[in-house]
Amino acid sequence: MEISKTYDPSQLEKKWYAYWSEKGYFTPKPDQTRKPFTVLIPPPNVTGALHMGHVLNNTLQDVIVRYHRMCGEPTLWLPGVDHAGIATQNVVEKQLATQDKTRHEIGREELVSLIWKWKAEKGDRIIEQLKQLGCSCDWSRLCFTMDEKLTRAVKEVFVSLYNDGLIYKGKYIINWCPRCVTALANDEVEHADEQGKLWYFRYPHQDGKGFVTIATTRPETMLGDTAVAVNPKDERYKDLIGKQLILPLTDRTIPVIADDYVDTQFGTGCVKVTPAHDPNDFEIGGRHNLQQILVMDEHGVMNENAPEQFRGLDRYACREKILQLMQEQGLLEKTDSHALAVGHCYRCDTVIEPYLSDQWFVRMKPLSEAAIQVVENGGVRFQPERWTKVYMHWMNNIRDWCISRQIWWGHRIPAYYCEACGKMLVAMEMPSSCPDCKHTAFRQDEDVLDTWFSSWLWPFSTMGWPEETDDLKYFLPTSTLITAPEIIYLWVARMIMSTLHFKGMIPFETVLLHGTVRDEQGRKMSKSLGNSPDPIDIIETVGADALRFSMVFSTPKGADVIYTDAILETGRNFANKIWNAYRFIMLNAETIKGLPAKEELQLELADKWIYSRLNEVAAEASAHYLNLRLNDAAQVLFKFIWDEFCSWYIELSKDRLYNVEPDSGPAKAALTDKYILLDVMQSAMRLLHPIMPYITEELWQGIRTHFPMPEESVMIAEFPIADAKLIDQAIADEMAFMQESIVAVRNLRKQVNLPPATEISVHVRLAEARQQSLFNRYESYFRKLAKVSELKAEVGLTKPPASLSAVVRNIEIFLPLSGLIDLNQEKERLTKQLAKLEGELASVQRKLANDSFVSNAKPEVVERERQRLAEVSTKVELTRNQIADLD
RNA sequence: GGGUGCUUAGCUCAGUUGGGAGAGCGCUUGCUUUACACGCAAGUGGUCAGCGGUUCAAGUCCGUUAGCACCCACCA
Repeated sequence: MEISKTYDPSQLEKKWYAYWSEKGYFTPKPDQTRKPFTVLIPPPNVTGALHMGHVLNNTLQDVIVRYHRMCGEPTLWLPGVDHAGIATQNVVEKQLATQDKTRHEIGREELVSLIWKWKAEKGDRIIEQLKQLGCSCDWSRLCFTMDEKLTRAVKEVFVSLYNDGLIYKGKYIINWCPRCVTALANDEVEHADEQGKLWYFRYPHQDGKGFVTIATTRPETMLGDTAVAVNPKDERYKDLIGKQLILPLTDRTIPVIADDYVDTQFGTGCVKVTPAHDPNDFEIGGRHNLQQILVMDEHGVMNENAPEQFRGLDRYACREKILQLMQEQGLLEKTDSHALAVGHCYRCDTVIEPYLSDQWFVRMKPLSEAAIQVVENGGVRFQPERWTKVYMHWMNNIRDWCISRQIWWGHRIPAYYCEACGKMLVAMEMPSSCPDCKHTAFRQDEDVLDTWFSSWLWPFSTMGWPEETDDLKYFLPTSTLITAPEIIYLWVARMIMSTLHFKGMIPFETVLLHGTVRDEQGRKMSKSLGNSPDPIDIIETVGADALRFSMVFSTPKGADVIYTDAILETGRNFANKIWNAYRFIMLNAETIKGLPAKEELQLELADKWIYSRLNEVAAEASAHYLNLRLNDAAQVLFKFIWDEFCSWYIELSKDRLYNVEPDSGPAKAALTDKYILLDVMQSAMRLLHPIMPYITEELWQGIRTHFPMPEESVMIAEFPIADAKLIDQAIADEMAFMQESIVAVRNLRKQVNLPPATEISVHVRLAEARQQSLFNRYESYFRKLAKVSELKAEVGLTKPPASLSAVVRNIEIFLPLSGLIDLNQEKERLTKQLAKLEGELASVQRKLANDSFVSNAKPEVVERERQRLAEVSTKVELTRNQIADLD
């Protein structure tokens, strides 16, 4: 059998994914006697291509899903894709633009059908990429937010909330993107600090006596001013209130009004009021019954309500013209620079315009109360816990949610207007006749719903709600939601509200929030910066397992991941290490025929030790997976496999494996060794499978040809359960003693740069008789791992002349090396060591001499210090003697 | 303007009820040792941001200062 020297994932990943898929392992088998484990995928955008953020998010999900599946729980990872309203429409509109067409030219129906066509052709890319990553989603349940099933849920929810008075239509100032020509929710607006300007304008008194100076950052909106406001407490302007001002560049006059909102400290203390173009002014306007004059159209172009000379000008062109005219008329008093946070469209980065329009809203306050409670009483827990505060802050200050969007791709609002009398009806289907005028023609509301209006129903819409399906009954509430903190408001909080309202239960028990993937300079990885490697390239070169392991291994809890090539190497090297351990085991398993029964094994120290460690590690890994401390799970397994299994156990096993007599058949010891190598390796593959599914399956299947196991795949094999009986501290301590001694010998060899191949003899002065048998029995460990040809270990042994020496616990190790030793150098080394030990000794002595320590500290802590004192004193004494011997 | 988090080895970061400072990468030295140079072995490296407090004991708890990051917010 040929096994290549380096691990090559390219073929085997596809092979095993297909195998799992054929076997149907991804689809859970509900068992009413067991609690299921369910994870909802944060649905990627249909336009999405896998990026490093997806890799992190979905790897974490797959790890916990695979762990729970191996624990025998009916496990469902429910996948889906989001229709991503604006983003998707933009993609297709861009394609249209290359043909010099706009959506308005081809019309709504045509555009929507083009988008569906695009979706059919390109929309499953991200799904295929998730499969490459190894995600074990139940693809038979794959959802799309625009599916018939989910669309029905959306309509049902809309109608129900409307009937309950929780959805209303109103004229409000909203965030408007003039490029996308749509309203945006607050969360879809990104603020960026910019150095802007503050212009001071003079508005003349109608009576011709002087003027009032106001400050503005958006001069173009002055054309829609309907008042100037001052603070009623402001002594400077008391007399102004009620006076009329001439609004420059227009033929209008506007009143001076008094409103508490005005900050007397800012600007001049006088504020221009533009109710149709500013949210605060809208509020002021409401209080004072001011006229709302909309001077821009939906593209940010000045409209017919602006004076003629400005009509048709873009908002910024208009601004320039106004500044120029005001300057010419001596009405521009001064210009200051001014830092302000300007809102930008999260999709196209265009500057947002606060804009007065008809929109649909959800009243959130009534929905938020139960959602606050359920987090307060621990029904839903955030991990790390600190995000709870963020959630609470938002929920306690929640505002109504603008859910209408003026685009075409999405769920169309189920509101219908009678063509005859204009009566509005909200219903699942278009009404057949108007209840008021009996007319039969209706037109549907043109707007579609915010994309989040479908994803906030995710926990139950994906399971078939409003039907009472088996899935709903069994899998809801789900177990763990894994997502990024950025969407706590947009998605997580809203799912909690909707699920409580419509199902009367929590959507999930735990929310695990992970960080962002950043580059070496700490910048968020993004397409526009070009700093994000393509995960598919990585998967194709080093494999999904290496990528997954690297991500998990270097993921601090809840903090950001700094992605570098070095991180990726950790995973790649580890995969290669495992591969080669396997290669070694398989080559020997071929040579050594037969496999003993478990009862026939002749276990020695190293064997008992590796089983002891294996069981400890199984317990630790299990706890880490369960507590979502996945980086700890990765760390523990990495250390066990690399340091303990490969560096110590496998190295020790060689002595027994190579001691095979060709004619007389394998020795008992070799058979025992073969058994344990196979057994520990297959267990390790189970432990690691959640993180590295492909390589573990490949190797586990290979091992199975020599070591029969009941399951047919590691993916559905039982996760190892720690056997407490096999965890043996005495064995662990003996092995540690041997390891420390071997390291000491290696260290001494290094002092004089002995070539690795040179064999030497080592003398050990033991302190206790019971150490004798240990060193006699396991002399071979020294032979193999420290190239020791002769080990002489006795109590009271005489120090050989001209030897290097070291202290391990209470024994002394000597390397007789006459002629090779530089006495001064050796003395210097030992003296340095002694200084270190003496420092340690002094600190322990100080502690124990302190009465308050002895009386206040826990007894076991005091006891540990006493033992330490004894150990360190011995070492100090022995080292002192060794130095004295050199003279 | 509010809020949250971070500051530990050269770099990126762990450190779970307070009790002998850790990992990966890097660096130094020596190795083609029949699983692996994507490797082996032995090492170097840290007043745990500063200051103050609680405690027998503080990287860990409290206060404070400084620097950094992110989130939220309508200051014209």
